[in-house]
Amino acid sequence: MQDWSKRKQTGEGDADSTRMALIEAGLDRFGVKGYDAASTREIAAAAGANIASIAYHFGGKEGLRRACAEYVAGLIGSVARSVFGADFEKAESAAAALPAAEARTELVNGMMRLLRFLLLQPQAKLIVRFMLREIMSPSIALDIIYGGIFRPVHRRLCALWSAATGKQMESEEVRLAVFAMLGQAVYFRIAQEVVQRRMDWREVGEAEVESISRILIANLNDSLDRDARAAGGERK
Amino acid sequence: MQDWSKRKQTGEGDADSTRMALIEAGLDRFGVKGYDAASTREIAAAAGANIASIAYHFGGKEGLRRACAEYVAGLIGSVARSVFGADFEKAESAAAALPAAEARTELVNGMMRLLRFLLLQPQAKLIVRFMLREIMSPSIALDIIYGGIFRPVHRRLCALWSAATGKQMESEEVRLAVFAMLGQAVYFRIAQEVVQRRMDWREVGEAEVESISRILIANLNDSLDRDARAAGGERK
DNA sequence: GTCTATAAACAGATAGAC
DNA sequence: GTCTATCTGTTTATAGAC
Repeated sequence: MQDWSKRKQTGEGDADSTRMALIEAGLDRFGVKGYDAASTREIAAAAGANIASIAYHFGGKEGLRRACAEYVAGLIGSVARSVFGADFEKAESAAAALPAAEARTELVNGMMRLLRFLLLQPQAKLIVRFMLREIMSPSIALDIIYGGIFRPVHRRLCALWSAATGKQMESEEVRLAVFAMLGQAVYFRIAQEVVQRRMDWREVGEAEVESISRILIANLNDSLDRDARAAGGERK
Repeated sequence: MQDWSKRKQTGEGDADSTRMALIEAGLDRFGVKGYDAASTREIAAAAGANIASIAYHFGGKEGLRRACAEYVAGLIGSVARSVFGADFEKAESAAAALPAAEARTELVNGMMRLLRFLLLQPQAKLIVRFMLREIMSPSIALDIIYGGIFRPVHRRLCALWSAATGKQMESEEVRLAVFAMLGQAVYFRIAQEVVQRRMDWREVGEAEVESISRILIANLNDSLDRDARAAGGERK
């Protein structure tokens, strides 16, 4: 089992490092085995801490779960900021006013950054696993992440899509097209095990991401072209 | 908790119905809570059976897990047959010999049937949840399903893609394009909770599937057009 | 084939020494 | 703040009655 303690084995009295080690170990074990199945003994051992420290720092197992959820929510927020821009929450109107070519470039770049993050960053595995568990058995953490991060990001992408194609911003068609675009990227992370087997890839590195990226960007550009033609036709 | 017994409460001596009730209850509880977290007491209660019956019929909890995996594998197989044709295992060479227009029609129809199954059939929820758990913490069940069903289906789709576009059948590009196509459909099932919130859909019924289908089919046709143009250019 | 009773291992929580 | 020791409840597995 992985060691999340990241510190000397000689009894360290640092409260914050123990807290953090417990959260990271909890995130790992909860993610792999699920909340009920992961034992506090197992988590404490992975963190290099004592069993009683969970009760001391978080009040109990349930408190550690909440702390883990808050940590991931923060992580997802900072990732969204680095992938879709530092101000994605408020950039909707600005995005809608962009020239078509610039909006398209932003969409393509965002897509590439998202794919790179999903497939190359180790954190992504943690986040995706956490999100899948939340989707399979939803808790309040999902509400927080949806309203606070997913919805504003999706709205901004719709604004960009609208600016790039001339289609109406919040139309059903645009919202679904953005989902289809995101779905392709996310799927390659979720189904990575299966993709690797089928592609005979030993690992997914720069070269493999480049291959996937080429297809997804081409698909994105085709979709945008089609919608731009359709919107142009509507105007005539 | 749901009752999977489907039989009278008066002590029934039917071994097969007990077996089946235990498998269905196990599938449900393993799917919702995970293997370790679901207790045999809970499963036996949901099946309307005694705790000891799990040891008797399956040799223990692990045996029940294997029986559930085999049941789902069979279920996925029969679904794949109804969606992608009764003989998908052996139809690869036949698919490769189809005229381009017919191959394209088969791809489009398969995609629509897959989407309809994923979003409209209640079984799909069970299957997808089971597959996600297997992908998050893989067991031998994943090997069985990959080799027995997923790989042959994917190969047949690649053969159809090749016939529809003129691209080389087992090229990296074709295999990835097929993954991207499947990913869009599967994603709408996995992220259904999130999609419903964003679309303000109370449920996903015929009308909603039709909306999604329209986008995905258009994306598929665009991808095929692009690859057909590129393959035509290569030949000159 | 189904049931009750029970064994042996494990869980989370906590009191108290340091 | 960290540790050991222990309490209480729950887990899976199984022996044996019917």
